[in-house]
Amino acid sequence: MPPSKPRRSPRPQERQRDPDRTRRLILDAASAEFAAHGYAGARIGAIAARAGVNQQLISYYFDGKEGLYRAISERWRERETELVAPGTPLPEQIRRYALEALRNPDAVRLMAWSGLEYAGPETDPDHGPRSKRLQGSIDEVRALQAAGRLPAEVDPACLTIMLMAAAMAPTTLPHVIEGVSGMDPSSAEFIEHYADQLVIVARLLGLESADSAAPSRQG
Amino acid sequence: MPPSKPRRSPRPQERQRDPDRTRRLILDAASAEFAAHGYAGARIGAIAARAGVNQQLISYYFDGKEGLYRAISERWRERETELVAPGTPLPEQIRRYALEALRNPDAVRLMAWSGLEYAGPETDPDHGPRSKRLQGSIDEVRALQAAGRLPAEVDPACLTIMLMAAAMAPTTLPHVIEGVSGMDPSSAEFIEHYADQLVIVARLLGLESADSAAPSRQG
DNA sequence: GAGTTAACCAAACAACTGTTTGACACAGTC
DNA sequence: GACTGTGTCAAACAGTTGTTTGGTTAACTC
Repeated sequence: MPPSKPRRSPRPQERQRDPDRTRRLILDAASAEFAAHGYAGARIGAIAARAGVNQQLISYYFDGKEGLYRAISERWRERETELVAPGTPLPEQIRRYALEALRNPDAVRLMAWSGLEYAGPETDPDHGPRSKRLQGSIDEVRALQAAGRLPAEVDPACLTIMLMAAAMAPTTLPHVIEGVSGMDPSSAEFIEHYADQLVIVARLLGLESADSAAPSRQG
Repeated sequence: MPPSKPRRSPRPQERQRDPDRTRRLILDAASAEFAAHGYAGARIGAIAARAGVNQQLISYYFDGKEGLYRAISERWRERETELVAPGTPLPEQIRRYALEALRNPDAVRLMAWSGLEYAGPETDPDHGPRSKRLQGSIDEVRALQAAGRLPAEVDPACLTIMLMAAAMAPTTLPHVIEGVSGMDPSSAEFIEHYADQLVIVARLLGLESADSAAPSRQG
């Protein structure tokens, strides 16, 4: 049977070759798979199936499983920077962070996995960038201390870590949440409720910025 | 002509048979291995090597990898119950929980892994028991609310979760901690400092029990 | 249209993982 | 000493995993 020959005009609906699209499909599928099962639990075959592409293309486009993992880490690192909004009052920052479980659940899970899989600064490509990102929150805490709104005995770095860990709880401790609250920890309903609660607690701690209406911007 | 039967080591090691000891060796090694790498990342061979026993004994004594995992989960569940001390003031409870990362780092990591690997109440053998264990803390928060020491708008379950997540941060977010504080998140030095900070924050929230004699603090 | 390159695929592949097999050794009993 | 049941082991096993190979096809160039 003679193969019907060439079509000059591109057909969007048909399966045509599109390396960029394929790369993106793989990356998206990899994010979902790694987020769901972690590095060790993720399966190349499952990623390919999710992406709807041949398994071999993962080796073709990326440097195997490990290279693919590095690629999605790099990708999320770029996106996460967008989350940072200097000058945002702390309660609002925390709120946004908690709601990230709704907007980018994969990213939050990825960060949680990487914490448990962590094997030292040298193996963590995000080690430097991340601390830079958090420095903003820490400075914010320091400013509140300087303004006398927070006891000096509080370690700003520790408090920031606590807030971050608390914000990630719906992702890191879903089994505990489901047990004590009976709600679905991944549901929008719960996550929004939880974010609200987080803000209440943050305010209770006195983390409200000195001038809540006019955040001071400085570059 | 049939080959003569191969002789094993002519000089067998002077090792006493001790099934109970072997079981325990395997369980200890399994705790360490599962805590270090999670279920998917753990290797039966590595557990056997850690325990210094033949790999096959894992199948002999337990029901394979999965059975072994269930066995150590069961084991930790029993121990964790000891941690509960009804009537302990909340800040002290939290402090103890944070220090658990020092006493039983494997148990804390196990709980963290199980959160990410969580696939619903039906697959979680600890689902029921855990919520019971936490009920004490939740009731404590409720009591504080009733005593007017904590705003009624605070959801006791959410606050308990936040505290728990915050207490586990040195285990769940070591990469973040190392980045922002420069300290080793698994060191006794840091964990004790962090536990102290947690207590400070808890008191700041007004979680001090009504009758507990605590020195007044001013910032 | 011939030729070239790059995207893609199916199957083969080697390495690894957990489990099973069959044999052996120790301890207790007769 | 022979017998028996259980603890222990090395090796074989079957299933899975990630990667490589070799070939096929679309798109692009001349």
